[in-house]
Amino acid sequence: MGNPLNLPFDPIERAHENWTNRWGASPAMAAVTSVMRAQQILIGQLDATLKPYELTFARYEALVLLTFSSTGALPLGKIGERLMVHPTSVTNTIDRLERQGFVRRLPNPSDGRGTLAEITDSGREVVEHATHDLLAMDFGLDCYSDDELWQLHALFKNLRVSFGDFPDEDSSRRS
Amino acid sequence: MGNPLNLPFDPIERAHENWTNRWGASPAMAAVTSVMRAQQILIGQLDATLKPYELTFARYEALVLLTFSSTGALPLGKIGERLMVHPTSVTNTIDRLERQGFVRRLPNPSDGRGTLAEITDSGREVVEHATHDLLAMDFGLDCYSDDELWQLHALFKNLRVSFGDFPDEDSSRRS
DNA sequence: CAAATCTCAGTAGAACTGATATAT
DNA sequence: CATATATCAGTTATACTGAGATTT
Repeated sequence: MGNPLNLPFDPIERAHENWTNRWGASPAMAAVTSVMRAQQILIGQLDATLKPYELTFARYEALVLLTFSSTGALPLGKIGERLMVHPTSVTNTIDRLERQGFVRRLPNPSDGRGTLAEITDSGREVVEHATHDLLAMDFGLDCYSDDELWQLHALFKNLRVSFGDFPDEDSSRRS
Repeated sequence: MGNPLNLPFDPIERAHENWTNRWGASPAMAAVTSVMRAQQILIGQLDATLKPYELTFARYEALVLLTFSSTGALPLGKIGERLMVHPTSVTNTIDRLERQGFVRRLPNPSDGRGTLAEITDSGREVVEHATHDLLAMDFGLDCYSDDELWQLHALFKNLRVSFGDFPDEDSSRRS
């Protein structure tokens, strides 16, 4: 549902009232439902913005990651790790980008098992345009102050650490 | 990727550093990526908890909504509205629940075009068990204080209002 | 040989488009 | 007739499992 619901009331608030009557108040239930809807809204906005370039946010992120690399190329495994997606999904994403001419596959010179995805000139070009458009719509988050954005970031960092994505003592200095 | 990444660093922090070097700081970019990962973690935890009952979180929400109705039955359209999902997805969800014996379809007595989904005894039973388990794992949000959960809720309410889900002056008193 | 890297085939759930039957 | 409700067929993007080929 990429469109506003346009309801006369807040469906999540309503659900939470009913919930409270039946099982007692659960702020976690209200919060988790909010996260789900927020993600749905945001991915809809992002994908709509990227549609003219025939990119999804997932494919856009892969291209951006490649532009961050000094050689413009990375092993598929490393891409999956950084983008937090399953190995078979990386294969799929790179397949699609390759068909679109935004990346090409190369054998990994330093590991015979591996494959590199290398961004093409056309890929670099589309990233610049897409990034411009995403910045212009503030990634769908233009209703927030910078302070609120950092609150969100900090709150979810807590979740990601607790889940085990990375250690607490933030070590942002290693490869 | 339903599993912890277990990386030595925070991939989102890393991406944000690279991003800042190239296009300037964008708290929105960092925040949106955090939301995506958080949703991914949470839906993975919720679905894993519900797996023994052969439910997904989406199907669980539909069942819960039906238990909130006084008659245990609602038109499919209303279900979609409350759960914020597309009409064809409701058809699909109810198909699945019907095959599982958790709901049955009835013609809507007050509208010949419509169909009601009615929860069965077996559906009510599975909701109680599933709810117990979800409460026990705190909907995947056990790393938060109640205060933080309300912060999350409030922050995303802002997004949902801005997007146009419902009006600002919260009117939680109408049908 | 065990482990790592990537691919392939197949499955699943969810979101969507566009068309249709039916009733209001 | 235009609108609303639900369904159906088909497409897409994503995530996953399990199996393999290849190389370390």
